Amino acid sequence: MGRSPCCEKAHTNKGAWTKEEDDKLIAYIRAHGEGCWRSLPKAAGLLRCGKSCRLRWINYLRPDLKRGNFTEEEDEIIIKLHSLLGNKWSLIAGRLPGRTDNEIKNYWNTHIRRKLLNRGIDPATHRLINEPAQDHHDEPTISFAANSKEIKEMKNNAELNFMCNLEESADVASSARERCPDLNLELGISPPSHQLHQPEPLLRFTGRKSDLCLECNLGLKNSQNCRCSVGVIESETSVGYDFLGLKASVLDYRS
DNA sequence: AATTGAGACAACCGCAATCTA
DNA sequence: ATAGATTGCGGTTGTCTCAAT
Repeated sequence: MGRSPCCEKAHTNKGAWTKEEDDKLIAYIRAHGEGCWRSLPKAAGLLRCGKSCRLRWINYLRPDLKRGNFTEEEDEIIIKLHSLLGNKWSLIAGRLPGRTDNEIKNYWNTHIRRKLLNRGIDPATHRLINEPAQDHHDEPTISFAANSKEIKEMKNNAELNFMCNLEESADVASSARERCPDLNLELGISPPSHQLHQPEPLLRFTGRKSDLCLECNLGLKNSQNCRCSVGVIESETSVGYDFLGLKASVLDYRS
């Protein structure tokens, strides 16, 4: 006995969405909100599978979507996050407001992969293509597959971090603290707090006073040259540009 | 003008995770 | 505790556009 289908396939449309279908979906979600995707098609008068409606809304119709070309900064953020998270497109998308996981996945496959290959970097491993495979047995390894509970925790914290980071205003740190006073944001995918320094009034990763700015957190900028590192003792700044402090470690998210 | 191939992106599919009765 | 329902995710495919020939 197999799994029951998510919808009655015989009576559902497939393929590209029409303007009328889009309008119906938008009107329904505006009136009733998101959710309950299984019953939505019938309620909205659509001959579509609930999954199809959800996908269409999330990837195309949602009003907060940015659309348009990716910026250089977004490219670099995606590359850095991919080196950390692997093909966790939804988590990566969580760090890029207005972008969807599907959009980022497509963009990765069509643009960034080629971009990295042109730089001589293997997009799968983020290592130089000619770099010989190393034996990392003796190096500390962060394995994302080590423990499903830990993975879930990291994922949740990454999402919580994001929830407190979405604000694009300069006061995101204080507002995040106000809205999420009880959150322990140190456990997210941010660099370890002991490596973090004075804040820059830009986008912030965790909202903690001692953090790097987002650009330094992602390794897009050398924190030694950034105002966020002012007043930091020498031994700490030495790890500033080490993305997530993993210079000595292998980030193994696939094993 | 017709053909073809590559690039870009929307959409589908199957599975896993999560929820709920 | 458990089974079925539902949702979310990532891989893959289908289709459209456009430039090269």
